[in-house]
Amino acid sequence: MTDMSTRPASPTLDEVAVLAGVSRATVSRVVNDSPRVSPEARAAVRSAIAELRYVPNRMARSLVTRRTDTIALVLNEPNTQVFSDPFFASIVRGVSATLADTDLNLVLLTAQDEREQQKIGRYARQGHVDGVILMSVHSNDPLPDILAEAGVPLVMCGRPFDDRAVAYVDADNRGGAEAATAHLIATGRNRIATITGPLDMIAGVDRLAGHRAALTAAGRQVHPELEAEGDFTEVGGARAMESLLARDPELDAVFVASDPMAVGALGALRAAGRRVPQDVAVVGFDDAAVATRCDPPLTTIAQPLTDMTPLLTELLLRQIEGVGEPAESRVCHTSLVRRASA
Amino acid sequence: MTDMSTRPASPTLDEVAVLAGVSRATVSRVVNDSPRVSPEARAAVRSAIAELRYVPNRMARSLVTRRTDTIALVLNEPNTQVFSDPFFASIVRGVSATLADTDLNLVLLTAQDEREQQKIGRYARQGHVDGVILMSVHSNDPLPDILAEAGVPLVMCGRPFDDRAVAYVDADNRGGAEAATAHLIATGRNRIATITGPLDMIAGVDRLAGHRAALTAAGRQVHPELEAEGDFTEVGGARAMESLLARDPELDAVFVASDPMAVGALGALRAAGRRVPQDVAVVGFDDAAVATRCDPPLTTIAQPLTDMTPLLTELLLRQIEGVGEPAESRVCHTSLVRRASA
DNA sequence: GGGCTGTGCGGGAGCGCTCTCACGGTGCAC
DNA sequence: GTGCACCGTGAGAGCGCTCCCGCACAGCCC
Repeated sequence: MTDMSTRPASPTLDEVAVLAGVSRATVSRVVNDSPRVSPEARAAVRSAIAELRYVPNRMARSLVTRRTDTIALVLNEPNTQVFSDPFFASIVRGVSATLADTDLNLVLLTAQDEREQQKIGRYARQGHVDGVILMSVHSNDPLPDILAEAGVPLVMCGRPFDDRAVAYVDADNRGGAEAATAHLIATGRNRIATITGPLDMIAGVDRLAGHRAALTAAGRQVHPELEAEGDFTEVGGARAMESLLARDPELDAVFVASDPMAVGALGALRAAGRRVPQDVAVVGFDDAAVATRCDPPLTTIAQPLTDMTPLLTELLLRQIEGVGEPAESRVCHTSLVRRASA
Repeated sequence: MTDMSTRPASPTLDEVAVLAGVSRATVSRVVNDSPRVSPEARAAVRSAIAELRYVPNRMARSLVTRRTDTIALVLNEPNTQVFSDPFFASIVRGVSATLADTDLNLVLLTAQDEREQQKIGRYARQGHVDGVILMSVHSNDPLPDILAEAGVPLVMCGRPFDDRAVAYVDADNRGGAEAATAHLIATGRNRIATITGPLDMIAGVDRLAGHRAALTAAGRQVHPELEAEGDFTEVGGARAMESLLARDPELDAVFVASDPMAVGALGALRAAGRRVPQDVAVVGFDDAAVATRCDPPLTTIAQPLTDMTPLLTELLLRQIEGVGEPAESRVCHTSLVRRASA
């Protein structure tokens, strides 16, 4: 009443019902595509809706259905740099596309710090969303607990740290990394370094584990001075490469745990006068678009994103529909893509 | 009732009221921090809330208040590459930070195509959000119309194409570009090219206009063959630079309408054997983090992001609060940042 | 023709919350 | 002592929707 003047008061079901000469219930049936409506009633309602430009009020609907038809993709990343990681962009795009021809909405939520994480937790608990896809989980992340406790359906993109009962979709990071380093070994490299991801992220940990496993399997030793921690950014990759070269100028190969970091490493190697792949072979991880564009094009481990994103939404939807089924998880295979850098 | 078993039925205001021995209204007052509650009642309610782990149902609240306390940041971009533009990341981070100590929530909505834009339009009209900040508007974008018509408070990041009555915050793109090219002229450059942004975006159009204005003001001629359209991405910048060099190998300066494109241009120039700034001077636009990291560091036009993001939210909030005040807009000053590239 | 099933439709309760209004109680001025 | 303002509180209406239930009517079988 008070703000009739400021905003066009949107018409309600009742008004549509009056105009169409039917009851509220019938309008509701038409709006929700119920089959038990006569063609005449349906037509009358349709034209009334068009005339009044009726748009259902989702809050009112949600209040009774306990559904909001929106799911949240939570991007949990303090480092803005990482926010522009092509991997994220791909996931967002993929999930969005998967949802495009459903009537589900997708919202992105970002958290830079603990305070914002708490805010997101509250947002989810208050019933704004039907479920959550959680990306970029760090080891000290409170969100999985908050959401699990609140009973919000949840799928994590990436294996959780502890082996908790939560649904997740992940690439076979360990296997991929193992294949990468095995490839370097098979092509005759001797001093194989690695630039890891952040070790408070499971992808960082698993890729390092895979790298070490490949060395061990080949009877090589694991040298701590040939391991440098990166942060999945290009700058971080360059810094890590410099530090590695300083520690062992004789290294002849490096497995880099993400393509953006590998691009940074390529730059650092060039700056240090090393030729790739002649002097130093480089293998990346992700098979991001940048891997084909850089010089030389990057040999890398492909993540099956086209499998992962539909799976992510599928597992979440199943959890939303399902009546307390146990959370299901999936690990997707990775594959070596050979280009010029190794 | 039906899903008592599947999800923990969250407690309602009534249950809290019963436990605290007060009425629903009093609980509501406590929850909403109304001052007119006795300390005893407040304490009783607080402890009942804690005991029951009560979380207010936002849908029910929104139904009566007509407020959702969430605003949407719409990222309207078909090109995934652009999605990872540092400029976007900065805006998202800035708006998010501005909102951090309010009780407003921020959701990001992305649209890759017209279908998704319509979906976002529907989402906003259905009352999910109190207002919208619209980024990356292209000339044929339906969203401003959809939202304006629905009466959803709206602030655009960037001037609208037609001079419609919509609030916006923009950098002085024209002035910035003019300063950039004026700087190239002042430092003795003769054949000054430009790599423009997409010309279906106002930032692209305005920066080109500023560039041309500077040439004209200095009595120079505008040469169409010295203008190449980019897409605000690094790859696009590199391609445009190559095409420019092919058209006029003698060019000695280039104003590039965004830093990521300028980085691409730098790469193309290096590949073509040109030294920067000796052979070709380069000025970028944005003053993104990458401008300080590239080789050579980029002379560029700084956008006052620290001014723009608070302004964006401020204008939107004023519109949400305000009773039909005319939409206000702001243009923020840009400044030349001199580094090594020009 | 009586009983039955099925179909289209409307009445009405109720989702969880806010907010207006009215009420009793207290404190103060006259 | 009366009048008045004011404060804390509760009852109740209602936000716009869904969905259960029951009614009227048609069509069918025996």
